[in-house]
Amino acid sequence: MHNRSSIIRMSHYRNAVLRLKAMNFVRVFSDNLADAAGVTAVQVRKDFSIFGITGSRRGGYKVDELIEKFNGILGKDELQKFVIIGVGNLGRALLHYPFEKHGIKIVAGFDIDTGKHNRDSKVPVLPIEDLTEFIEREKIELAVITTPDYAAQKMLDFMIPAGIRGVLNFTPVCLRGPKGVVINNISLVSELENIIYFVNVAENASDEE
Amino acid sequence: MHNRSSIIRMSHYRNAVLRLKAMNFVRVFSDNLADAAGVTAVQVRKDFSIFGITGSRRGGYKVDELIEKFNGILGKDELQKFVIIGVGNLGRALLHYPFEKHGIKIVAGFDIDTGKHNRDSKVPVLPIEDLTEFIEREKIELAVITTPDYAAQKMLDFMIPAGIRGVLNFTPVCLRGPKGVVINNISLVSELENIIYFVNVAENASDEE
DNA sequence: TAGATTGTTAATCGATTAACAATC
DNA sequence: TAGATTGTTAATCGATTAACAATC
Repeated sequence: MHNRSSIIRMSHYRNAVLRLKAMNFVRVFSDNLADAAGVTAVQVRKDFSIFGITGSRRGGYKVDELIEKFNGILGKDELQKFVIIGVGNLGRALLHYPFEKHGIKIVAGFDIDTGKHNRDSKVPVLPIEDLTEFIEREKIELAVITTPDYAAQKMLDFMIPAGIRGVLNFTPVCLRGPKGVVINNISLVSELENIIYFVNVAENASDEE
Repeated sequence: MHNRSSIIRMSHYRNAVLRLKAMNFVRVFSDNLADAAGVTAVQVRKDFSIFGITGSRRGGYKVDELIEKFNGILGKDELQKFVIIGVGNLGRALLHYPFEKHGIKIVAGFDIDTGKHNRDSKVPVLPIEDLTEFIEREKIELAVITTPDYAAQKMLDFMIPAGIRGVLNFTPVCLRGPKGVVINNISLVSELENIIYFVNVAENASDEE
């Protein structure tokens, strides 16, 4: 019901509405959001119904009300602070990715490599030894793991007692955590392999015409 | 049947088997792969059945045969070449991400910013003006889009006539392309919002205990 | 043979879509 | 009122799970 896909769609709807607001839209229809999010209008209304978002028949949805609702659902009521574990190519990119306008702040990166440490950077990069204390002091509950694969599970096990409760894992290993800890995996290689597979399928399908 | 999720699982199975091979496993059971990929053994066997992968009753699956099969499905028979459109923080990270061992090669990055151009780098960064010619000459069919959101659709429309047939889109806008062109979207913001949502749900659920 | 594992068919579950009533 | 749009209930579709037969 409130599954991963529906939350991802909510996020897309929010994004679309923000852009429409920037274009001075006051109301939007399910059709508009469907177009912007690449789904059907029925899907939009069904999603809204599940999350208790109502509009007015004939008049669509008020942009400002929608944004309010989305913000509530997606946790924009308070700043969401993340740490990044492993400051390699990908970790460094995420350290500087513009998440601020979405109410998300990367507060620090952590790495074992002393060459990467930098306390004075806008987003500091700190030694792993400081991680527990930092998480507890700053009350961080969210983390992104961009370490090499062999280090990922160890780092997760280390962070959870300190208070981490949600993790986005970019390593290709499937991480395990206790119940109550949210762990999502994105594997860049798998994503590329997915594209490759469906391009090949499309190719072979057209061969048969 | 052969949907996105099943291909992502195939990719995870392949990854798991490669690690088991490195540990000198000769045979694996559906249970082993299930553990490594975080799914059930029945799911593994069902997936295999759909993709025509068979083992031997009582004896599991031969590691080398599995790898062969996975390689066929996931397009490892030939080197898969990608270009990266937009060399910002994320694009640059992907330019140097170690995809080679998976039979995937990032052959070039493209950007409008002349300050980013570098023909002599290991993975060259070239001006957008060179894109069409490059794609046609090198027969590139795959691309990753890491431009700012406002540029993404324009770049896609520009690339498709040149021969691009599969795209991984990291911008938060939902891209459109003609039938036959595969477009997958990953939004980093949505992924983080997903974690945030489920951490909040878990929190509220435990409040009610 | 007994035990373990695969592989398939049927049942269940959940998500999407269709149909349509409500109402602005 | 007529037309357009929302919102809900029912139907469909597809994916996962259960049950179990096959067999090594």
